[in-house]
Amino acid sequence: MERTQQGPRARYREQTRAEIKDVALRQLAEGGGALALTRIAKEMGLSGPALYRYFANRDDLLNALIRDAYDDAATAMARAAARSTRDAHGTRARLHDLAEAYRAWAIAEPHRYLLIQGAPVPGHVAPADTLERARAVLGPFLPLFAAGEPGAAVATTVDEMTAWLAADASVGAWVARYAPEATGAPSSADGTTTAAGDVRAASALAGAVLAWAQLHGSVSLEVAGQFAGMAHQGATLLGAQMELLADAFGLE
Amino acid sequence: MERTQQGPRARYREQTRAEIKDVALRQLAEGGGALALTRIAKEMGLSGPALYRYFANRDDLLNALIRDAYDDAATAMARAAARSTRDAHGTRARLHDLAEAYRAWAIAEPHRYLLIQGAPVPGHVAPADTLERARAVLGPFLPLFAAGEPGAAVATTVDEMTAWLAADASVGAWVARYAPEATGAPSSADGTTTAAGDVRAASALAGAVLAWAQLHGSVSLEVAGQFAGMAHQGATLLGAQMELLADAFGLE
DNA sequence: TGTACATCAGTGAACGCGCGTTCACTGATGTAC
DNA sequence: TGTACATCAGTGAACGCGCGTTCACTGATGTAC
Repeated sequence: MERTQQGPRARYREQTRAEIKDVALRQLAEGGGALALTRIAKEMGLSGPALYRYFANRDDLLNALIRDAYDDAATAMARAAARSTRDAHGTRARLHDLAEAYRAWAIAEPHRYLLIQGAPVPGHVAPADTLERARAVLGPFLPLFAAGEPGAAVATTVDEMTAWLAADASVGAWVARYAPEATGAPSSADGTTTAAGDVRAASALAGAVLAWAQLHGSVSLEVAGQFAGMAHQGATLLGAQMELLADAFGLE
Repeated sequence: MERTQQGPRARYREQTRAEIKDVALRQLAEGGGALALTRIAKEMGLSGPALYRYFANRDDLLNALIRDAYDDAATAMARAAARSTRDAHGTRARLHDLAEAYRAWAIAEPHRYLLIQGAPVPGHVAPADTLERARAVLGPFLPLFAAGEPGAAVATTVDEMTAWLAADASVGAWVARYAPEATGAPSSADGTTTAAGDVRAASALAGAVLAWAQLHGSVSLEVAGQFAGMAHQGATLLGAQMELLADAFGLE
């Protein structure tokens, strides 16, 4: 996997690719609107066509930025999860930690958050691996809710997640990767999982999806500046929402 | 106010303005990206410059669309509130009704929802009256939570809303317009409101803002097509979130 | 170690596109006497 | 009721802009003998 031993040309190439992406992100951040190869090249002191050495076209660059953003967010979440687990908090405290990490990442780089969660570019179909990357971001939430006891308020949601698990095998694989304890051991020689495992997986999913929706709600409003005027209530609102979720799943 | 008695020219003018906005919305909906005067004119069989008879420039048209969308959403919410109140539900059922109305409006016209809640166009400062229009959309939520008993999970949020009320008089006016029973009568001749009134106003605000964040979370994910693959879980997720909120505020 | 060749970064000119916006104009339509 | 005039919708040409992308090219840089 590691190809550290590259020629100097390949190294320079990677470096320039990275610089192009940096400049692109800065220009997106500075509000120039859509990203424009011409403008990026100009800022780098290059001629427009030079960028075609590094990216096939505009879409290629855009997709690279999106992939990077997902991966970066996923790394931040994984790190936060590890830190939180090491501190040996209860699941409720860990939920708050994860939520705050998600928010912090989005606030620190709003343009990248918009790149990920923003309005879908019409006609722009997300590549297949995007779904996998998005799931990596939310993965750390799964184990928290796998241990929960979903209450009445979320019962219907848990039911629908059970249906989703049955309809799409990749979803079960996702849960298994991040919350292996929720998938349960094979109940017998035929390899089917236990019913209890299914329930825990559905609970994990319900919690993660609800957390996602709530996170996206307050974070995207905050990123869009809609809380301007009410001081910095983003953290408070998010905290309240996570409390509600923790209550609904009986997290300790 | 009513200027029904216009000359035929003024009437024709209004009609054409409306048609321009219709076409603009349709083109936004069809995913052509940003709205373009040229393209609108072409679809209407007009020459580009003709549109300048009806809108000062591109921004003027965009602002008109945004204003209309807010007003339309506000009307839908007011209607839903009236219907729900007439049916004499409890506050919890009314919360669900309002949430579903909000979602239904957004799902029916995703492009208009994106126009309202979407990413802020960089550099495009919202006109002053926009805030008022946005508040009209959320207003119907206020009375539901004015009667609630906020629990521990939202205590901090309620506190911050008290601070917000103190810092911005227009917020109190907003609450007073939609939930007059929450503002309390003057406690004495000096015209200050009662402390109990302040608490209820803060509670109303906390509930409405939390509802807003949660609504925006699931609705915008659903509008962006992020729930594709998990059947139609938008309504279920939203319902669960409203249940959590209703629990947190002790709605009946 | 030195030379010949292949590789590859970057250039400049060019194409065609859609866009916002202005301007001077034409012709129809409503209105005042 | 008829005529003169003002109003106003709409046109076509034009400007300048930034954009994505292609092409044939130049020159530097790494590599194979």
